[in-house]
Amino acid sequence: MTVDLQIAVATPLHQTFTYHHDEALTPGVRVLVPFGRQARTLGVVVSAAPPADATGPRTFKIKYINSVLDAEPVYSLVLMRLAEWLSQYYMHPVGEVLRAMLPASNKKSTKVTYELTGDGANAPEDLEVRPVTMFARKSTVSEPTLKNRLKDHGLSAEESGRTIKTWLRKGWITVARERKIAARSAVHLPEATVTETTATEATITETTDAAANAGRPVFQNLNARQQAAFDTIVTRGLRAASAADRCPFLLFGVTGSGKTEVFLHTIRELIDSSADQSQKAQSLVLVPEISLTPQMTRIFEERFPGKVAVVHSAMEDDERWRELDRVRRGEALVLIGPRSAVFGPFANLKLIIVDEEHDGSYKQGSGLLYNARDVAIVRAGLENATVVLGSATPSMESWNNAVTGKYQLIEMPDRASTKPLPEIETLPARPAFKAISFLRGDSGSMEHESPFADEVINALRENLSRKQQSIVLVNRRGYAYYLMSVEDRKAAGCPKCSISLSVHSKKKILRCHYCGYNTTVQKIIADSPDKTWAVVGYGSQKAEDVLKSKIPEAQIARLDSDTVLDPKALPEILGKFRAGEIDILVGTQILAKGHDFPNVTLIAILEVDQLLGLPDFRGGERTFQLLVQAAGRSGRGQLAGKVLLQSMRCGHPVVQTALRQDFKAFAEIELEFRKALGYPPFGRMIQFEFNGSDPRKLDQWCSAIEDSLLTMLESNSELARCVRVLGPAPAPIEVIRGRTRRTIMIVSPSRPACRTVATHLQKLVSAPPGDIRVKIDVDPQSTL
DNA sequence: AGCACGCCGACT
DNA sequence: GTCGGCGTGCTC
Repeated sequence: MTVDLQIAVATPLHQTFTYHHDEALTPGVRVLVPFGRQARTLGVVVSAAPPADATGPRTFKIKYINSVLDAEPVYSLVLMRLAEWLSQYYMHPVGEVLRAMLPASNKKSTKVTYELTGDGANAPEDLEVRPVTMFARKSTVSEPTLKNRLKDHGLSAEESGRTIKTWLRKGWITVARERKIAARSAVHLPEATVTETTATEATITETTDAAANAGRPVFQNLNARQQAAFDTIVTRGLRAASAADRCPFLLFGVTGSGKTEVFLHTIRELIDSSADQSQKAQSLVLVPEISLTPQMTRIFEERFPGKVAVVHSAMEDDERWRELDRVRRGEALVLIGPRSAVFGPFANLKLIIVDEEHDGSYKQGSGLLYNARDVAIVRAGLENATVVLGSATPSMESWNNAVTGKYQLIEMPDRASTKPLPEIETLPARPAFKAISFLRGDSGSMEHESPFADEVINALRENLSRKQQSIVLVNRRGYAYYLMSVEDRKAAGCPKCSISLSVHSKKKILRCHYCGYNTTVQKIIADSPDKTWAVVGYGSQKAEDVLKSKIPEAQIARLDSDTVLDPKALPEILGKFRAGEIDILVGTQILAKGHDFPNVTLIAILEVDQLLGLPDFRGGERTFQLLVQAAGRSGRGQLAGKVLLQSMRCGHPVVQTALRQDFKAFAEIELEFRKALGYPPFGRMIQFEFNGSDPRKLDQWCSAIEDSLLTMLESNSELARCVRVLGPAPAPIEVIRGRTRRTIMIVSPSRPACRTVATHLQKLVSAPPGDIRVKIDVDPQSTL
């Protein structure tokens, strides 16, 4: 018997493919198929093929499936339906959607690394380029890095290739190819079944450990507000008579109101009341950037020993698969993870909690641009599960849904303890623009003036003398510092991206944050002998240095995206801070999120003006969130907290409402503004980005696209009336990695109208010429 | 996206 | 000669 199947393959093409096989397969089963020039590539069974198209003879030959990878589908029926929804809604090819839903793993790639040999290290010194210098003290280097370094030494791409070959031949370097085959995850699955015994053993030891240490896990009693919230979620969510009676909950509780405890009780209730004890109900807890909030997972593990699976971004694939397999087998009843956990392989999912639902990290930034919070809502619908969105500063989207009754609002307006919220005090800031040291030749100190108001320094000193801890928040965006030439007032920029290079002062290195391009201050100076360069702006690094000189008696540490690059640094610094070994912690926004430091009583926020001033409709929302979340970090223990805000816009309504911690007042103003300008949640937005290496060809094509789009709109006056088409316009960062970017934004108060135009545009751009690529962002996070 | 085919310019 | 870079086109 031969059957035809529809197979989704990870390709940018918006279609599935027909294959022969000798037996029917369940949707969600992965297979290896010959595809184009590829002998075997990963595919997923989507359905039995529809009857042959009557529109004409087939132009292609149907091939046979190579092999079947799974006995049981890896994608449940719900996940397959979710994939279909994702593909439609986010206008992304199904094959790629399905790939994005599993942990990395099945990406096919060969990683090539070179290793320096002893002979290579001693290679003759009169060479144009010596192997040793290219390896920069390390013994191995990846192929792209090596080629880049050779390029930086003035070799063409071709010469680089040849050089590497010559070195190989002379035995100066050796090659290692690490193959990641397509079926990596397939190989893993049977293994998972084998490891099952070990997993169970681990569970047993964990349980006995917990039993020996603390006896039964302790659940705090709920206060009246928490109890009311819990009751509502249970009666109108978990025990709702039908899916129609169940709507998402928005749990709006101020910082410290004890939302987590409500979540914990709800999960316990769900587990205890599971009708079928053999297949207990499972819960999903989505958290932003989990590696940053280890205490959150610890609490869950304590309360549900052996029943919690955790995934996070710093994990190895194997580890991630192992955790997900525990969920798949029903052994783990709770999965905690960042956005990708929304695709977890649950057998019986009954509850989804989205903690800090407003958090920007729920939106995926590349590839399939989904928002896990929105996917959670859809998945809950498909699973017939309850969703609870929790936040102290809800997103305007969710808040509006609550206001209009689409979501059920649950409020927890009081802190669980009787402590008042910290007071926020504002200080007028001095103008931030302070060009500082001038560099000539290779000398040049990098002195800066203090970015701190005296009051801030004094408050920090005072707090130190009381032996209490402080946090200093520096808004990184716009504050990385850079080199500016005095003569033409232009910043030293990245050769491949239209953006200035940031200076990292310790080593006088300049780096592009978009493509990773590196150079040194010395090189820039040497390459432009006629110019005088000044270092402008300040960053968290400088703030740290200044603080160290002003308050030498304090232990000061810094935490920002640079430090966080090292996965070990974060827990270490946070641990030291919690242990009281650090007095003042300087850092970026990550410090404002979710941490619990009982001895922190002072938060100084350097400036929010940059964030507020961005040409981005979410600027106000982000600022308000930052201020309120930051304030929530202060005074969590026995001591009262205080927040100092240094800003040039103390009178701004966003700052004012944040000072009073008055979310509702803020939301009212903000929603009015959004409505007036047609921004979300009132306007739907879909953004198209086109990028290509040749700006002229790109522009030509863009205007052709624009013309056909406008023609289409002219012929449909109803659409034209309610849909705005903005662009084509240069993207805010016009060039990245040598590719010029243009955007077209489609905005409309009507979602269907927006989609109609977007779908039309998508068809128009389905076959771009040359190397032009198209990216579609549905519900973009910002207009930036 | 991958991947092969095919064309073009420097080294054994 | 031929190897490697790199543009082009196709995928059931």
